[in-house]
Amino acid sequence: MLKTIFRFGLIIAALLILFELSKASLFIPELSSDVIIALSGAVFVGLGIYVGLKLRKERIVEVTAPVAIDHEQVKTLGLSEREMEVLQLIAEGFSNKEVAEKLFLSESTIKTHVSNLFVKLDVKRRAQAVTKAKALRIIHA
Amino acid sequence: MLKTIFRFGLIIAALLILFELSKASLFIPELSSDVIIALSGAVFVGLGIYVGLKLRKERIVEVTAPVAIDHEQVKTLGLSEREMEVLQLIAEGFSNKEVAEKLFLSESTIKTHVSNLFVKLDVKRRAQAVTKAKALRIIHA
DNA sequence: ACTATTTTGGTACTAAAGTATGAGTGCTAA
DNA sequence: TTAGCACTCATACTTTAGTACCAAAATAGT
Repeated sequence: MLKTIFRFGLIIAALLILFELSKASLFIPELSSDVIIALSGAVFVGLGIYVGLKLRKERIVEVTAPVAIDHEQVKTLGLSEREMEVLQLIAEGFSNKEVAEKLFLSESTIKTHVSNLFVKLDVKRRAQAVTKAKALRIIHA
Repeated sequence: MLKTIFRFGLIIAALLILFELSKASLFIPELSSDVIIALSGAVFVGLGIYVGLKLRKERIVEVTAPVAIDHEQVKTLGLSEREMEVLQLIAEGFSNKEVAEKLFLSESTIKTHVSNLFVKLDVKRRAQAVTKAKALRIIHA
């Protein structure tokens, strides 16, 4: 979020600078208004393309190989055994209720585990947790 | 491809029109040069962002394609282009709302796509869809 | 030009998922 | 023995997800 604010701040700053430059240019008699508008238009388009491409970057995904589980990573994140079990089942697409049944626990307990997992993995949703867990190689592909 | 050419044609046409409009505006005394430049700048930035986002689609394939997507599988399942886009974003852990924002669509539309995806993939939940889609190699790991 | 499909969007629900908070149990290391 | 941690479960919400049904556009293909 801060990053986004920073970027937009930069963009606004750039806009202001260009704006001032354009104004100044208007008083240089050698340049016709045509040229000025064309130039500023080109610059603004470039700026827009830059912004558009920046927006793209957030979509790039890490690709992971189907390899062994990184137990170091698990330790570092402080994931408990139960949490790992729950995470694995969630990654297989089971609902909280189904996970609860498989592990002979109440749905409440699963929700607690899942919430704790989200904090430790720094995610907001289970699908995100699954993707991150696979990227970190803490569950089977 | 024709679509792309057509769109870029439109963009160029729009640029020319705006260009002419901007020139004409210079001779309307009510509008200060400040306003004109600001407006045209904003419009050009918008155009640039549009172009940038269009470029994005082609690029992301290059960046995230180390694991080949099984296009045969995609055809067999009858998944449309839009559905694939939505599926990919869901696999990255985004909520329906977030996907809607990224694709400039309403959440309703995303829900429709997601529901259709579930039928085609024969799953009940998004996490399950993600796991199955990865297993079938129809999205990037 | 005319279909078939895709894409988009809406309303109205129901069902899951997720958050916040509290609390009891049991195990273990200081 | 007690402080800390893992595990369990509950209540009470709020928020997303998902289903069902419908319908208007935009596109693609013939």
